[in-house]
Amino acid sequence: MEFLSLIQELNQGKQLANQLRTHLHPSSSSHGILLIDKILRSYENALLALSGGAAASVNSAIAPVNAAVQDGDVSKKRKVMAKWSEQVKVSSASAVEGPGCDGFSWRKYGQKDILGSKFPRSYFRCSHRFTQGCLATKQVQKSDNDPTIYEVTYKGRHTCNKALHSTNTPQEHQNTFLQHPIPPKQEDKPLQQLHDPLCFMFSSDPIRVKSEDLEYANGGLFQPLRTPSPMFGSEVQDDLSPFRESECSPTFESNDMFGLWCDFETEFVSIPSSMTNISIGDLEECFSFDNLEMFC
DNA sequence: CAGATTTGACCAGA
DNA sequence: TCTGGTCAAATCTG
Repeated sequence: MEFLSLIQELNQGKQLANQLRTHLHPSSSSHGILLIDKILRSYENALLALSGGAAASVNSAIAPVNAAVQDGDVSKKRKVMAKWSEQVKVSSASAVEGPGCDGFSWRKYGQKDILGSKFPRSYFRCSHRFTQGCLATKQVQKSDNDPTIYEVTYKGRHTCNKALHSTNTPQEHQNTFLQHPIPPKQEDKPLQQLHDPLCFMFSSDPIRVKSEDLEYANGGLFQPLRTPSPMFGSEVQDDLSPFRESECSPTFESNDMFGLWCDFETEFVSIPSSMTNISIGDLEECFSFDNLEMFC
């Protein structure tokens, strides 16, 4: 979708939210009004972000990367393997290590001190790497600024059976679609929520996505995002799934920011909003599939 | 004892 | 040459 169309869609969404607000009966719960206000603020933030210079760099810079990924050329250079990352605030390191609540299991294969970072980076790969040739990997590193935040970078797609056939439940459906393994060893409930993409979306716990990759702000990348529509229940088309191409993941930005964020190297898309505490139903109303697809 | 983790060494890209 | 990513032997754990 073209950039201007994206802005138009956002504006339309904003207008619709405004209309919804005016249609709300005065006796409606203040919570509903509050939610709409947050939605409106989110639209405004998104429009601000998009109008802040991102437009100039859209599409051009990311094309080679996408081409490489789509060609499936992951062997020549490590760089071209699709990757995306997120930052999660957790209360224990185990929350981002090991097998996830989606059933993806991870095996640690290395740890490395990173130059300029206070904390070492841990390397994990899918436990089915050798049995099923699953090449999914992830890296986990504590944030220098906030040790309670773990930056998790995923690379590659899960091709193991778990990833391919676990679409029975909504949660697993979601995970499969995202190719976004949920970190493991959920030792406490909040963490499990944090790492469930759906929980991610609607948890009130603070979850942050890293912001330093906003390269579109300095002439970098800004890729049209393909929306994880199964988030709202549409069918997964496996290899046809747009997420398998764009490797997007739903994340939050700070306490009250909802973001959809892609990172192929640095492509980044964020949909800022203030939708924490919003239910799926609320979001379904806010973002129809048609509207969501404008990011894809 | 099998599988997971640790950790130093090695490799490849920039 | 430096640094990040991966390998693989040693070690740990259930």
